[in-house]
Amino acid sequence: MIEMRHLATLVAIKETGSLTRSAKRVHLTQSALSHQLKRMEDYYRVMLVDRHTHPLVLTSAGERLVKLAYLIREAVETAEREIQQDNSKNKGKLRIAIECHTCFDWLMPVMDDFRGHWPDVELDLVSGFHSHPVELLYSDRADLVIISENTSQEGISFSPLFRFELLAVMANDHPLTTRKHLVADDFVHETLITYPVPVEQIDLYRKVLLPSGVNPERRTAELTIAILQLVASRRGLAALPNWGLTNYLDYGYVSARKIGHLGLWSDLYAAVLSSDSQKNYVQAFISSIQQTCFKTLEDIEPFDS
Amino acid sequence: MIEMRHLATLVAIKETGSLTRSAKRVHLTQSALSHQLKRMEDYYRVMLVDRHTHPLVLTSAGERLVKLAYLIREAVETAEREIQQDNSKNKGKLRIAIECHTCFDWLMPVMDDFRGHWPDVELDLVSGFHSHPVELLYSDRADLVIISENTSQEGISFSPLFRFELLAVMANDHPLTTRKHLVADDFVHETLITYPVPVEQIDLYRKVLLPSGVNPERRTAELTIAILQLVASRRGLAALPNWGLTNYLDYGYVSARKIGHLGLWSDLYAAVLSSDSQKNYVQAFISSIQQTCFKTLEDIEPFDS
DNA sequence: AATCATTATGAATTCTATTCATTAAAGTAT
DNA sequence: ATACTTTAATGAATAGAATTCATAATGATT
Repeated sequence: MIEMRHLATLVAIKETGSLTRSAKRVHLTQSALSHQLKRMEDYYRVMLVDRHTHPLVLTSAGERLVKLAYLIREAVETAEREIQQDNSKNKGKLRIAIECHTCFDWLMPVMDDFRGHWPDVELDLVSGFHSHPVELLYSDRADLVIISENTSQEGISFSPLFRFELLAVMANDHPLTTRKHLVADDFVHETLITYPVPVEQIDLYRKVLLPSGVNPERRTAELTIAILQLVASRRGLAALPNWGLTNYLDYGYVSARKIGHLGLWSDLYAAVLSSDSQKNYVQAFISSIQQTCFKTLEDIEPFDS
Repeated sequence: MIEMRHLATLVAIKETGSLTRSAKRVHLTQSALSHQLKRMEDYYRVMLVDRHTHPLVLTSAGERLVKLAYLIREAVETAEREIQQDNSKNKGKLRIAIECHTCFDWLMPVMDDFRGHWPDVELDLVSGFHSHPVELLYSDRADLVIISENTSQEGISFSPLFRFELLAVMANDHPLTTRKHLVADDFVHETLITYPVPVEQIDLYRKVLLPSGVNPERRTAELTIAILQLVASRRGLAALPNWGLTNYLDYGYVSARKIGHLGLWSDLYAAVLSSDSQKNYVQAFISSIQQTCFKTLEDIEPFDS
């Protein structure tokens, strides 16, 4: 009999195109998934993934099962929501604060989806950006904040969301495009275009430039497209998440390079008061983030706290 | 995470109203189901079945999950059928022969359902009744026969379907209604109303009357309703499956008694040529019988060969 | 050709579901 | 009421299957 976990594995394989990456996502080893897949294929006597391609692609049978998996996941979630209904545990408010501008890109669809499923939860976005967003939880001005540093504080519960790579973006004819990857010194004589937030909240400063004592000129813009326009017209460099960039890179609008030879990676957490962490709509919101992000954003990775 | 097997358990509990009976149906012990149920309830922090009633009834949360279970079962079966499609393994013919008249009552709905799902399988009913129905398989005049004796012959594969109780049916004012159960001798001066088939194919004769040397007068009728009419108008007794009787008994049209103090039980098997037993539409047909019978017929029981 | 990355495989292990052996509880009958 | 029967619950022991580990095979990349 096929089980939920098998379907989850197939979904991961489809979304990551690799057993190794899938394994991380479902918190098992690559070997486990290989065995699982083999068992499924033996059971159905049908190939489910084509191993001769990179990334792995599902056969039509595999695709059919993934379709089934999505359908079942939806149905299960709906049913599970409904059986909690009498408990009136799904009434409440969820004020969300974010630290990084780019998060808007995926947060909006998540919120829209969530609103449909949890009509009795008042969803709000806390406006403005805050130097110590966790403070918003203590002072009861927000119920959930998306942050990129796990400072593991008293009474706060952190849930890992995903990890993504920040790429240095530059005009196509920029001299630095000859490099394979950039290092701190490469930024000395450049202008950095960032969102209008304190430097401590910008990973590139916090993890690369400030430790090396490099402090390039800075210019700010509110919107991602605005930043990209400035970059394209040679006003400077920017550091942006790879998943927000793929379209622009594919069309050759700008170029991107790794920052450091391992790349500059950023972890995203959802932080809530520990007293809220068991509320079912809070957990639903967090898993909703993961689900839609892993499904729609390319090349993001799961991680453990 | 909830798994398919948990949903199957809930379906069984709903359909049987008891953990003990459910356990037989899913081929586990009562203890296993009790643990399973507890785990599910702990997981959801919601009661799923009301233990204070007999038969067990599901709470609204339990019912919701059973609804989910049916939906998922459908979806899984559809998907599994579709992924086999390229294999052209689902083309073929299935000529069905039956030994007992009453089987018609449940076979028709099963066939209708099956026809919808396996359009490329030619379904036929082999007409007439045959003293050695397995011969029909050897001589290629039928592909699947429903029989009540497992003679375990060479090259034939038997699949247990279900077990049901045969009750003696009599007019409401019949003197034998005073008995708790009937024994062979009670039939001596009675007229038996049966389907028009050889006595060797009638369980009451084969298992009770012939062994005791009792041979009452016999009268035949083609249809179950006709038999019941004769019984109601005091023309004799009949032995019929309990599940075909519940309606008539509830309305007080006739009375029924056990045959022997343990009751007279009959086992039903599906027999196919071993060479056909792995064909997916054959397996689908057999599991379709079980599914609809367990869902719609009351008080039938699973059994193992 | 050599190296790097990914998947496959068989044996060992771990972990969880199930069974076993009882107890507790509920329902029937005396 | 009381015994008797049936059914469910429980905790410990067990069995079995899924996962990991260690390594080989395969395929991609330089």
